[in-house]
Amino acid sequence: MADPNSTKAHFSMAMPPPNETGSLHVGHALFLTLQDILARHEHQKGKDVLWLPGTDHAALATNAIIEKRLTEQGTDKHAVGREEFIRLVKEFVGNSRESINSQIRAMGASCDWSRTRYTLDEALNRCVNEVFVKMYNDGLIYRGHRIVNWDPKLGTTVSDDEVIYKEQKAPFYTLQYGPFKIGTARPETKFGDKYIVMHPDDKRYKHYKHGDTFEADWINGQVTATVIKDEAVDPSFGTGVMTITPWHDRTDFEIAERHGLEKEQIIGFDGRLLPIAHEFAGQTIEAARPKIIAKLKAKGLLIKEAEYTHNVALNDRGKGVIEPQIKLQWFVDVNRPAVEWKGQLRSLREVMHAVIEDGDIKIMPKRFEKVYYHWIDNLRDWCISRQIWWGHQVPVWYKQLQQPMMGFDQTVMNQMFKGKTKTYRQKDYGYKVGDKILVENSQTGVIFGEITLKAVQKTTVGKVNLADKAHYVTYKNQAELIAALKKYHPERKMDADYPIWVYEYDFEPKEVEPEIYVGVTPPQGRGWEQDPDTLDTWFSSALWTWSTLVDQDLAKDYSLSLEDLLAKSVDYRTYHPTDVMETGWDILFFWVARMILATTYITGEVPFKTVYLHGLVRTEEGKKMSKSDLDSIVDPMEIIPEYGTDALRLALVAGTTAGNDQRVGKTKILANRNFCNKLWNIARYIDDLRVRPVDPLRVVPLGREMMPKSVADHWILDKLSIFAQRLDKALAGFRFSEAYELLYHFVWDDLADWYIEASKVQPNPALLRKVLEDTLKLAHPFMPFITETIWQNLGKKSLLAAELAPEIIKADKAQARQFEELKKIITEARQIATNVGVSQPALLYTNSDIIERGKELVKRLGRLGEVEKTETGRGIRLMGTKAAVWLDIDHQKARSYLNKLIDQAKDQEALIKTLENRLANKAYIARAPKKLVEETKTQLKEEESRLETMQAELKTFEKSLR
RNA sequence: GGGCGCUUAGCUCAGUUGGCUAGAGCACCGCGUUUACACCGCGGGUGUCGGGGGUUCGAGUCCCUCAGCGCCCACCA
Repeated sequence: MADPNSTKAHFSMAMPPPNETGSLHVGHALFLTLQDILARHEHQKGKDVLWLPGTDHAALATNAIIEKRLTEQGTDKHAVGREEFIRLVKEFVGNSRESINSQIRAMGASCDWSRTRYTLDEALNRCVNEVFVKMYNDGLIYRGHRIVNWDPKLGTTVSDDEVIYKEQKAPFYTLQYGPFKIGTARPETKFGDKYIVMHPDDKRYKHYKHGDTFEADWINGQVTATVIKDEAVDPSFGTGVMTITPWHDRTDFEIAERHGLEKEQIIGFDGRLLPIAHEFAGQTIEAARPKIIAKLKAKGLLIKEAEYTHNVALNDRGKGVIEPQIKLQWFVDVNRPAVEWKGQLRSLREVMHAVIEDGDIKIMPKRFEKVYYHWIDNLRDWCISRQIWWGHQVPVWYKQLQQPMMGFDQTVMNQMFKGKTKTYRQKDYGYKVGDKILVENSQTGVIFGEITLKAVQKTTVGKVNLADKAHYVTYKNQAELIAALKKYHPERKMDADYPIWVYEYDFEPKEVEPEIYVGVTPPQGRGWEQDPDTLDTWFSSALWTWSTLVDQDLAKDYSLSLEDLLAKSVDYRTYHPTDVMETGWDILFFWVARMILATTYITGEVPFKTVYLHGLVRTEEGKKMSKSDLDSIVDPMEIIPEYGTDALRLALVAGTTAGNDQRVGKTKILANRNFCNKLWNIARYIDDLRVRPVDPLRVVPLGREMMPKSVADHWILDKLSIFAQRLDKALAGFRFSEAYELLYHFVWDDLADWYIEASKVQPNPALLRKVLEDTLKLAHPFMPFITETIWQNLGKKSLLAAELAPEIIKADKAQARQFEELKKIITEARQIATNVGVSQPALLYTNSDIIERGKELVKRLGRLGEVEKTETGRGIRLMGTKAAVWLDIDHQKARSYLNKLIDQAKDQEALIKTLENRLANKAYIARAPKKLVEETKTQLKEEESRLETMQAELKTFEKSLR
């Protein structure tokens, strides 16, 4: 558990919060492993470590599940009401947070569970509100009509980053529009088109002037079209002219804004065509499109039909087709210079850019800095309001000065009120002639006009004017009217007693803004209604590094300002900015960038100093793991019982490099299970020495005595200390894979294959044990379970997890080098024996103290018959050592070895040639570092002497074969 | 359309600011049960470091260019 009062240096890291309803997948397993390694390693370095865990409320996903359930039950969220809806969500979420947390524990995550946070915690919610209010007051959050990405399927807006594009083949139609030919893939948006746009420099259309008008026969009759010249049009595409649909296309919207053109809604928020589409009104796009085309064809307006591929915009979550719409929403202004940063007033964009540019935050790998800049350069205002109910509700309240009495769709009204006096059928609101009634946009709640009633009467027979003169529905009774209305408004619920009242009125457009209150807590007084929308999940996630460090109890005191609250929160003061943010590159924009945005703005400091981005875990075949292909998934919860958590952790660390995807499958996990087993057996062997000494006569008593004695002892200590240093360096540079390899090779090659084998000749159990303990400590961050178990089996009373980095006994380098020499001799002896096919040959040497002292070692590890000192050599000369050493093998028996020797000599000659050339190069002598040149010279001498030995040996060999 | 990567052994990939004869794991082959481990030991590598050009004393590493593959962003009516 982290201790902010500790005098130790502090290290802090926020865990990316998994969705509370999710279950642990291999991606979680990866980040938990990497972060856990960092946390444990930093702890071992003697730091006070805070690794803060938490879960996310997963707004959109959870909300969608409940909405789907309601739909299946034949109802919807508006019918059940907000309170009941939230209750249903909570019931569904249940204790799933417990479940994900226990899975995080199963991965061995050493996070601080006493500080677990949840994005909807009261304190966190307060932070969200505080940030919203501050940004609103600074003009960084505004409400406005902007074109947004609307998902009719989920009934909400989504941010630009949540939109994905999928390539699709679609028919592309060329239509006749007055004198022009225009292309479109979306004929269903064309009903309201009354502008034709072309590039000002397009010579083909130079005789048309901006503002010219002409009559065109269009889908539903004559329209008056206006010529607009705008540079957004690409003259080389198609005919170089296009009509525009500003309500449903961003580019068109921008053109319309530039020239002050009218914008009309064609498609409703339910994804169905509006009355402007006449007979197609109420139909879905898919249903209407072929019929529209048929109508165009019948009118002779369809010129050509071709197929082309284009990108269709989808909501990343739920995969609903995105329909751009103009909607009154809340936005974060990223361009307004309202952020005080390093003594300058800058925009959010500029600050986000600056913190990376100035090096306040380091992104690993570095190349993602470019990706990040590129994203910032293209960044538009961030739409933060969502039409879902599960999440942080927008902390804004409205009060109408006069309560609106009628709800209409603004577009419908605009279409209907061509003249001023109209009739309309509605419910009986009890209005009387002369009443003035405010009219609000039923989607946005904004009042846009006022009507004065001239006549009110109840009717049973008449005609319903549906949006335009062409569409009257005659009815004789209530039932017929309802049937007619339903056809055009299938979304409306109309029961049998739907009243039929006819109002005649004057319409007066009138903008009446409601009184607005933006605050952390609800306003006092009556008549206030909170904005029904919730905030984008990423808005709250953006505060994660510091909102989790706010004192939970102090946060209940609303008399404190946010500044005071932060100042008084000990954890925040101690652990913020956090040191490392470790997460996937796929949420660099969603999350990392937004944490930078919100945190620099609110706290004046960066949220973290280093961002380490890991890649995607792919299948062994390199494919994305997908829920639709269950076999492709590596499920941690299946792997852990079968292979162990440590094996999974190691498999995930092996080969993971910053920013790169990696492949993980059974073979990799198996290999690492074997590694765990290896360490286990090493420990078992060493521990067994306590009770069953290798050689009772030469046993060194266990205890205080653990000094290095043999050359092997010095060698392993030297290796251990080099390993520890490199490990530290690798982890400091976030080179996880390299750290893993260092561990793997030290344990398997150095410790198991050499030192333990050597110790069978000259055992030093006390040192063996010390080396084992040090190794366990160094291995612990990677494989906490098995190392802890071994540690406990060794009879330790304390936890290995609580131990600091080992203090490694200093080795005598000279003695370590002697062992290295013996190792070379042993290896070469083995190679020759295997190559020649002779088992247990004798080894002869003329004069070597090293071999003299290491006789037994060489004999055993080299699998030799005898190791003898002789006057003159005999048999095959070893080349890898300066000492004069032979394997006593008859040349006749070793014929096959001659070729190998010849090859070796050739390689040696080539090497010498390379070195000679290098030294013959005057520029090399002059410009390369002196040290390097000296090294080359020394090496050349050595290599030359070795070649001499080789050639001599070769001669002898050939001679004896003759 | 704009941008970012990747291309190194049969497969998967390391290779930190250019510097010793380019490495590892897996797979594969041969030998082997020596009292930790067959989930083991020992031995086994002739790679045009994608092609071409350049900078440099020196390039897998830096620059240019071409090719193939992958990803991100924008989006064309």
